Amino acid sequence: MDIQALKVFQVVAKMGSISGAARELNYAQSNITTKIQQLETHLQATLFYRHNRGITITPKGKLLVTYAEKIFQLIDETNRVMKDDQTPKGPLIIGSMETTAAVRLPVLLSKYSHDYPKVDLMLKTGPTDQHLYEVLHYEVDGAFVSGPISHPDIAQKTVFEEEMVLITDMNHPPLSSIADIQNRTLLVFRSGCSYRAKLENMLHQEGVAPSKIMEFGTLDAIIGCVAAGLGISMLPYSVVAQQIQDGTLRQHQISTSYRKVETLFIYRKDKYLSTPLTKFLELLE
DNA sequence: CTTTTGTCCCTTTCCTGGTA
DNA sequence: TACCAGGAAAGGGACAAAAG
Repeated sequence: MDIQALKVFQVVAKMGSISGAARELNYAQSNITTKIQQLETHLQATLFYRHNRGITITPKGKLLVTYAEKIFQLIDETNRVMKDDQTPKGPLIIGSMETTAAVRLPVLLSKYSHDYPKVDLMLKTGPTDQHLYEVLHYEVDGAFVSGPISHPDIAQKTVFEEEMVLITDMNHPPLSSIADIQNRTLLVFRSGCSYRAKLENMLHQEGVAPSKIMEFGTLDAIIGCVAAGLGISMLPYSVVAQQIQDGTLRQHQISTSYRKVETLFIYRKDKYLSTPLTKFLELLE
């Protein structure tokens, strides 16, 4: 199979257009058409439906997209393995929940950068769902996510255990039961955040329906708005310990069955463990 | 309502340049 | 000389908007 044609196919599938792929690759559009035709002939399969307003990928085309992703990942991995001389260097992209990045990682990343200065360490923050997707699609080398995670292609190790607390402003009276949350506004991260999912699950299990949910993009915004009395939220104790000690937030215990949450480091089982990633895993031990 | 015009996107054909 | 990759140009089919 022609690797170049496969690359062209991948771009056409991504752009959803032959002319778009031609612009993207700086090729004449006719060449893209020819490459796709050659690939279709070689594979004896129709990869795109052509119509007057463009193209639509076929089920076989969608299947080829997943194989192309694996093939190019393998090629990329081969290049890196051949170049890997066991000295930690090159890129290392790590995903992390914002809460973990804010409290747990600074010391860890600082030590790693100090020990392995030739590694180009990059941190991406986002929700657990997003990081799971990125790890599975080889977009990041590994990620800190909230457990539990169950996926046949994912390897994981528990790195932290967080104690979750409900937080309110200081004027809020102590919560005698979870039902006291009824009619309060919940301040949460956008959809895909596992802490949010756990909070919503807990409330659902307890039969409590919050009156309103407000979504935020940053941790600071949630903490600030809770402190200002806008609503209530649930976060790891480690994240809000300072504010609780300073007297800007009030913590409320939750039942033991919901209190403990594990933070996991996940990576693809089948991915070659580069020297930078191996050293990172050693540091987590 | 019908026709015309412009636009979009893909295919086909022909040509050029590089290489074995 | 043959083959291949890639570019340019022409053209076809369909749709949307403008014009009559």
